[in-house]
Amino acid sequence: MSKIEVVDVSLNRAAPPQSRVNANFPEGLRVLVVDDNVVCLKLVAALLNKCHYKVTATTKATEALKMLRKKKKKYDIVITDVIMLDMNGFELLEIIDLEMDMPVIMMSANDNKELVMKGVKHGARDYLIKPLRLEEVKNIWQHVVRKNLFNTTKYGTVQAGTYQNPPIPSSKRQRENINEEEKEEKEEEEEEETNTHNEESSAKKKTKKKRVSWTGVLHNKFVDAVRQLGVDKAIPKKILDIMNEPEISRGSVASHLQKYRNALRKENTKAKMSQESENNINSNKTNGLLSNTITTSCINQGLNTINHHNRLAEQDMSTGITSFGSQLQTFGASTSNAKLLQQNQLPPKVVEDQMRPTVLGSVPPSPFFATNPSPHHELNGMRFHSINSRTKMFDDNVKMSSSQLPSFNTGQSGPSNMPVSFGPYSCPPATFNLGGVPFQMLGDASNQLNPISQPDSLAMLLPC
DNA sequence: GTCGCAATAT
DNA sequence: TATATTGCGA
Repeated sequence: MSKIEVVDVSLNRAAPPQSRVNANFPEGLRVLVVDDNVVCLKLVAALLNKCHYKVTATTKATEALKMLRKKKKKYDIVITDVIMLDMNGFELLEIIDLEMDMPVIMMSANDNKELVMKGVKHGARDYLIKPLRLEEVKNIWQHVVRKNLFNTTKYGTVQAGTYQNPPIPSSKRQRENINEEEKEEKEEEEEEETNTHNEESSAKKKTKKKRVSWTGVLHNKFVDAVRQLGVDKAIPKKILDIMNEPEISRGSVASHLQKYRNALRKENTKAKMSQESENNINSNKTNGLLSNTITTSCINQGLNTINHHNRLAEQDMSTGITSFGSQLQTFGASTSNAKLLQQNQLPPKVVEDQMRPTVLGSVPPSPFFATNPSPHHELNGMRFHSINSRTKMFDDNVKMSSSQLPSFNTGQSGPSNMPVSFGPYSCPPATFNLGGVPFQMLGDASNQLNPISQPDSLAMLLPC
């Protein structure tokens, strides 16, 4: 058994998990229902979900349009009231069919031939009359399968010849539409075949925004920029200007800055706490009001910190390649750092360390990093590798441009070459069998994606 | 158009 | 789980 997902446009989000119920559907089929009638939405949702779904607000076609334009979500199929199409001058259909390449099914309470014809001409795949029947609604997946079966550019290549046993159309209308579809899709196929010769155009279609890998070099540039501007005045655009990295988007910088600031904040909090502890000790000393409990705990804390630092100094963190937040959690803030941080006088050096990037780090500024040749260390359950003996290789790698680096990106480095898939997910979809024909199913993001674990970057970089 | 926070995706 | 990306109100 598989699941479907109904999406409530007005809420701009997926239906709650309990609305995902077993149904005779391909996994994770994403259905967008567009209507201005809550009753109808409820009905469709109920039909698709066996009454487990609640629609909480009226869905507006304009909202659907807005959303589809932004491509915030991708759906596999759209069911829309033909009136909604008309209200938008069939713009919705154009957007969905031309841009999103997604099957659209019309529905209507009355048999408005003029509108229906208009819809068909704009590429609607089917027409359902309200009140809808479960038999009709539960078969809509066929349109998704058929659409994707012949789609050779978007998600990969499928031999049209493997399609042998088409599902039996559930209505006369469907049969008629399917004939039309076949013609259309053959035409599309031919058209797309010619496109594949044009590498530039297909590359354009497949181009996806590359995930930024914040290498040590890049991060250093970032930190330098932040320092130049001052932490408070550093805003993404200015940082990007200073960094002079045309490949990086403002958004990526903003994201990095957000993380940077969070790290800074975290450190500030720690610093404050540390400062408070110190004040407590001092005030207790001067007042001569030593509370055993408090003092012991404070002293212990202080000693722990000192011991910790000493241990670390002996141990040598050595690598300079860590994930954000790992080091500072371990080091804690020294008292002097605490004061400075509180006064906002300390440049984000501490946080710079804390934010040492995952993939490649520059040679670390901290004295902790320079001594111990031991191959790796364990700290807070985290394994750090020493690179001292491999410095040259490391440096060489640092010198490489990010585009030359081996792909440490987390799974978004390039277009997927997998065969047909119906959804936006990049995992290889599961296969199912329809009438003897193997199909690949929509992956349910929640349970089918193989989690792409963050690579142990150094382990990947260096032989252990 | 940009920012920053929160939510979401990977 | 950590981090990047996206959405959205200001």
